[in-house]
Amino acid sequence: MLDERKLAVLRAIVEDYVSTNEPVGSKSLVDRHNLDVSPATIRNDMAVLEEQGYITQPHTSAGRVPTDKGYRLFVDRLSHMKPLSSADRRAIQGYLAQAYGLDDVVMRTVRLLAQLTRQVAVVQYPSLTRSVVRHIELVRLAPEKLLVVVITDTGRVEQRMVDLPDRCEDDDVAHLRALLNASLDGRRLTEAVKIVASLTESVPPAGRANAAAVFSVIMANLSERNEERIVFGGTANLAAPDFSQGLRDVLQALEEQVVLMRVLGDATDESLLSVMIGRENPVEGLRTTSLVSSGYGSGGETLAKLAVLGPTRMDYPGTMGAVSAVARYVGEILMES
Amino acid sequence: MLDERKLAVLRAIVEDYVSTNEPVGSKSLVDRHNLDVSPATIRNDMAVLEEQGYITQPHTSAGRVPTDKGYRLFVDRLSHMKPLSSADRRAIQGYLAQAYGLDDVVMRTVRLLAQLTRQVAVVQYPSLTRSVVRHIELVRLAPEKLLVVVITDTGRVEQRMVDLPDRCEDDDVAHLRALLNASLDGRRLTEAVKIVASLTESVPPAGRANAAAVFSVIMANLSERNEERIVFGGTANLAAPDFSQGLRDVLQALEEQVVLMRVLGDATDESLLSVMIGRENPVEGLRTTSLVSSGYGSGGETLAKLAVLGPTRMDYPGTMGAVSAVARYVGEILMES
DNA sequence: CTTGGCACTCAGGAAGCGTGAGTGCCAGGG
DNA sequence: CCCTGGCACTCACGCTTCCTGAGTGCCAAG
Repeated sequence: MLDERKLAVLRAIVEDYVSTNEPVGSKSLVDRHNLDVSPATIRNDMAVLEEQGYITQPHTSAGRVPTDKGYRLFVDRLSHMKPLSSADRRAIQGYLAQAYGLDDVVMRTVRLLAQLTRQVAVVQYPSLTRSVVRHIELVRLAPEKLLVVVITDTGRVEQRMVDLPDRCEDDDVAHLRALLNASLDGRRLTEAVKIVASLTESVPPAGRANAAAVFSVIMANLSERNEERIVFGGTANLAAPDFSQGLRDVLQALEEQVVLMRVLGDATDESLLSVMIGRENPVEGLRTTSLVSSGYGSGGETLAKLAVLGPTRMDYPGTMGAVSAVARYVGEILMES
Repeated sequence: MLDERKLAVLRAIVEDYVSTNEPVGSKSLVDRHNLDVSPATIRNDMAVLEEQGYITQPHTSAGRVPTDKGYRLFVDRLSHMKPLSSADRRAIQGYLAQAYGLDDVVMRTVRLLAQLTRQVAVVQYPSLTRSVVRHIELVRLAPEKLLVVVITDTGRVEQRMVDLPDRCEDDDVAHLRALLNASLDGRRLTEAVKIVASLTESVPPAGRANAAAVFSVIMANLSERNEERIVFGGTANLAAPDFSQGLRDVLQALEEQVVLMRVLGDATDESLLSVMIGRENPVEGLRTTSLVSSGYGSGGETLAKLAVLGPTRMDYPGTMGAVSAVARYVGEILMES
């Protein structure tokens, strides 16, 4: 269907268009790449490519621009991920290694991705559902008020206030704390939720009301998947003069956690690098953007995803290289801590 | 210098320009406001106002536009804060009351401000230096690894990993925890830092190396003022067609925590509502924007600041009303928890 | 299948024009 | 002294027109 040269032409068009942001014509193509044929030949090829929907012209008598379909073919078959320079790699590792605490890791990751790709970076906090309870702490703030803190192995700390039905003493709290830690330590959160549910019975009747309150908060806290936060940064890169239109939509989409979740969720699952181009995107406001995403995690398990969002006219090989490298290093950092 | 009517004219110009985003001329002024004089008279007044630097014309034969100085006068002497509708108030209270945990309060505050004002909202986390230690928790993750969690009365939870020089047992950790809580509970963070510094002596020599490591982390953690995070939202409102230029700078400034800190810091101190207009702004990229900020806190103490950022052409009375109301309610919520 | 030649298209910039909102100034009236 | 109507002037903006050049599709010959 598409012979070797036509593919080469498509690749060249994508590359040129990405770097110049201007429709590319047959003449400039033969000039910049050394296809040793004449412009006329290229024109014929381009006609075919257009007929098949890989490229299009913004208006008659302008050069060609890749379509979403064209980018798709480019990404799938015509390009390879461009690995980062070793200087970049070292910089990444160094920068991430300085992080303390999960929040900081996530923040640094966002910055890193945004700077590296000069685009918008999106990072999802490691999923709670797969992580393991490290410790549960109860702090008595007032006779009828407790602070519940759940610490997981990914370094995530969840906190929540509880108003108790009855007054309680430090002793009661200590008992409850001991019970909780004995039962939950080392359990997956998914398991932990079930265990907590069945725990009320082991509490002496006197403290049951209070215990129940605490338990329900813990359960709510742990099972709430939507508590999976998403952080983004690098929005200044959106102001790049190209796609100033639709900008509002993009910003809006970014601020809607729910929408972002959906997009990341749709990105083909798990650890593999995935690219979503233009209209492939499920969200209306992101139809003019592409999303390069990857899962990340420690030790084989995918904890969450991170991604880079940019115009469809994007340096795919470079972005893919950056995303994949950062994902790997973040995984390593999380493993250590 | 400026008689009553000239001031009225300035006020009218600001109001009209804010609502229409177009230079306002003498005729439309007399039409829309019932100044009972002729356009010619207004023109004379405008000439004076212009000479004094309160207004300016974008080009000859266009209407007038307020200058930063004009807005300043407007804010200081010609306008009053516009209180929110009681429906809005209830909505705010309701929305904030649902929050659990500090993170959630801050996030909700940002959304609230952004929606209410249709502009960019900026909220600073409550300052650590003024808050009080509620509890310190040590969790032994591995023989040579501890997680240190500091909980403050404002609900803030700070966490940090420590690598210990020597192995340790659960008992050691328990002792250390008891010591820390006994010494620090209820202390201001500023005091706490000093206390920790003098604490090494009270540890038996065997555990001193480990204790020192933990202490130093705690001190670093508590005294690092720069750890005061700032969160923002509502950037989609920046896409409002007016000041699309300079947008890049604004976004960039927003993402630089340091810059934001500086701006908020410069905003005249403490709890009072403060307005910073255009070029009064210390940061280059924000020279075309105004910042309406207010301190907030619980019980008389100012813990941090929150603000709204928008074009200089902004509805000052409305924005000021929203900022001040939100600041108050956030304070109340923090007090309760 | 490739190539040079040729006629055709059309976006985008430059130039010209008209219009109307807005101005500054002035002389007369309260 | 301040206000007012009148008047001439200015100039951004929107409109059309024109031109140019990059780029195209098609064709006939190699």
